[in-house]
Amino acid sequence: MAKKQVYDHKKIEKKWQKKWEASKIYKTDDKTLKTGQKKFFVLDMFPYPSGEGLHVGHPKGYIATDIVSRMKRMSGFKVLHPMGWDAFGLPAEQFAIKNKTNPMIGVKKTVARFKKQVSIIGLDYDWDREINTTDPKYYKWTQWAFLKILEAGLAYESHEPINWCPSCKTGLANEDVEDGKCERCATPVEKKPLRQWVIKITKYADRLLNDLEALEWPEPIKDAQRNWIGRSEGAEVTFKTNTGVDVSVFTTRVDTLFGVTYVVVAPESNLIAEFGDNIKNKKEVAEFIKNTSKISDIERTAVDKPKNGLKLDGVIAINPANNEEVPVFIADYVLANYGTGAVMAVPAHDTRDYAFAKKYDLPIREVIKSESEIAGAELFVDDGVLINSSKFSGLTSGEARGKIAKAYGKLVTKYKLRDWVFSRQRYWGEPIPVIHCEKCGVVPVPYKDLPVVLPKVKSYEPTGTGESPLANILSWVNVKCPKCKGPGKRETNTMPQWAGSSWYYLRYMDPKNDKALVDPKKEAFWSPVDFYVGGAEHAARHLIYARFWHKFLQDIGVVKYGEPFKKLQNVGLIMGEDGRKMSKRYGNVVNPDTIVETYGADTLRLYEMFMGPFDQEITWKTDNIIGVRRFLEKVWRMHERVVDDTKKTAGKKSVSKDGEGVFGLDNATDILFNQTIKKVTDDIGTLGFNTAISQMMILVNQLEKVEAVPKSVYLTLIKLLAPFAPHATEELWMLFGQKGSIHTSLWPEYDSKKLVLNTITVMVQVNGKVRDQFNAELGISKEEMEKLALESKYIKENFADKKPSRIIVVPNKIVNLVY
RNA sequence: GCCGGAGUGGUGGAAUGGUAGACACGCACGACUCAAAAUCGUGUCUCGCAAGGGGUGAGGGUUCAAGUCCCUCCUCCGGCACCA
Repeated sequence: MAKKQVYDHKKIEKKWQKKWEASKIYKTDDKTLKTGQKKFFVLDMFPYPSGEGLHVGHPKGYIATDIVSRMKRMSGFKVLHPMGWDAFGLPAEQFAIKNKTNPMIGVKKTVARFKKQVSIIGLDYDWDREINTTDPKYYKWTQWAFLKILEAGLAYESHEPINWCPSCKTGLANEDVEDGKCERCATPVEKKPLRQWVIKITKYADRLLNDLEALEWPEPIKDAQRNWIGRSEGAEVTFKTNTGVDVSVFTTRVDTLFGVTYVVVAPESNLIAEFGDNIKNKKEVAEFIKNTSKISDIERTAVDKPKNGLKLDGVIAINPANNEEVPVFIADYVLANYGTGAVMAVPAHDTRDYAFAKKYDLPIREVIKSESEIAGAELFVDDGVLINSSKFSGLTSGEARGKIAKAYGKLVTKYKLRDWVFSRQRYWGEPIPVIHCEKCGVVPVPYKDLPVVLPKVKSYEPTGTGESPLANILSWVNVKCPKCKGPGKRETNTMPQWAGSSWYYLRYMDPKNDKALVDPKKEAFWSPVDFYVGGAEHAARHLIYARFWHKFLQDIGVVKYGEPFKKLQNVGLIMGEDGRKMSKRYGNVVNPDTIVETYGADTLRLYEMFMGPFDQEITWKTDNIIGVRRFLEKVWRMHERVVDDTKKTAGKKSVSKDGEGVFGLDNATDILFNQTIKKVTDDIGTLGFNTAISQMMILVNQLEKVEAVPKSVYLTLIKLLAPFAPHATEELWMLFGQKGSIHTSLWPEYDSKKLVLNTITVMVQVNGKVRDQFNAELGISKEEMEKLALESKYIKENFADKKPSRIIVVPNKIVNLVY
């Protein structure tokens, strides 16, 4: 029996954190990577180390991956569980502007602080693999990948108007705009024509969509991505015009082609210029276009906004289906950057066209009839049967779509996904490694000259002119063209924050490699990430960009698999006690340091996992922490009642014995013990941490009733608990003189013959309601169960003279008598 | 508007279609104590003294049996949104 020891979390936790660090027990050794060896790559979405520090919500995901990683390690897997920093981006830049210091310094400070806060929680990261996206040795490979993308013809310069945040003074990708506002600062986004680098992510739309199928991701995330990619099947139909310029329209309802009463083009469309002098009311048209461009996207896309338009006098389009002449409008409800930027309007069968037609008093022609014959309404948007459609009349919408498309146009697929606007007019990002030469045009920086290091500047302020602050450092900007050696200028735009995070998981496999992005052997061993944990807010950005980047790397042979993250799990947010998001602004922030100080890291870890389902948003309640702390103390104190059952010594007896002179658990407790091993093992696999912990609580409560706890049982219990509470269990492990660390010991196995009690309780139901019960031996026959049910007290007293019309017997569980 | 997800005690939450409320917080009472804290024990969905009845957002349905499956709603949360 071990000596009495007091549970002093402060002493224990500091002590073991130091020891683990010194002995590097969590280091992932990759000197021997054998194919076929069991591996597990568990990854957290790496954080942006902000100056604000952590609140208790941040480590929730890290604790979960830590538990999984520890359990996998104990189960004989080679585990990779790394951490790093996604440190480019606005907050560090703003810090730099305010303090007039290089952002690198601010980043160093915040990383150090962040790391300290994380380390007191006792996470098992292999810090030898720490990465930082702002390290030139790292972004060398971000730039390398960009050059490969450029080489493959997937990056291009564009002058199309893009989303511009007037406050951040930079262009934004479509993904960075929320509700027409800048995702960072909530300033309404404007459209601004600006030279920018764009990546053809749309070329991968199909693969990004189809490959979702095989991923073990939460369905809502997959749906969000499907939604974002927005594949839609339709037809393209060309309307000839009297101007000689053709107008192509995209429609998903080509079955309504005979109902077209006008055509609409987007105000930004090039078609307007192409029509030229054919437009008789040019002045008004120019005016209209000017007014439309002035209003922001939020106003323009507001729900129920009245649709504004203007007829292009002098332009007539011809419906290829019936050669009818229809007027052409420009209107703000048609978007230039979707489909063809022009639509055929069928007011009888489209809500928007209907509203527009009503407003401008345009004809409405019915060509689809409801199959269920309720009709009568002027507007009918569902599929039905064609009428007034010449030889196609009588067909259903579905039949007609293929036939009409074939006759007058072609079937096409369109996506909502836009190409990725990849340049930012800011300082703190990876320089885009190209040189502009008057003679040779865009020339990539030779691979041997990578990385293009971000130079130091005096002012980090964005210029607002559409140029990055880098443009002012002439000594950096002016270089020789690598091709013709003539005068050239460096690209001064930088990459978006999403660049560095699009491939970082690969770097963890081989963090110090200077010769390649990743060693193919290491990549082959570790890929894909087995388990990825992070916030759901990345559904339509990071997770799309990373999948795209990965697929590109696959295409050029850098990686083997087509998808980076096999299994994904979202962390549910921890809300403040007032039910709002934890934020300094609301004064509801709980700091993990103070919780660790008062209750200990093990308690914090247990609490965050016990709060509720892992992926669910949940409210923090400091008052509730005491429950898991009590549990931990019970486990701790239990060590005083442990008897060595490994030797047959006399001493304290357990309440019941399994055999002569051998201390053991009574049958019921033994079964509970085996059930617990199974449940904890299974639940960690499915992230059911809350139920895993409650199962251990049930076992501990039961063992409280036992006079003496066998040592083998106790050691198993603390092994099960070790991933959750690594410090206390390590101390107890040592207290019992066990060799090595508990965290490198073998994960317990259960005895599958000891999962069910021999004695069962059978419920007697009448018409599905529980009325009585009886005990029986496990494996009792159906006939016997039926007989015992009919003999039960309740049935005898209430249904003695009646015969049930039906009897349902669920083996070992229930007899339901139907009267 | 479209696409997802969720509604269970005072609270956080458990429940392969098969005993609803495990586990935990809180609360009440009791034990220990001069006393308090800590700890332990008992109770705690609801109506009822009890026997018994009712009960998982609302209403229908399927089933021997529904928190769980289906339909129609309501509320909340997340994503997308004049996407043709």
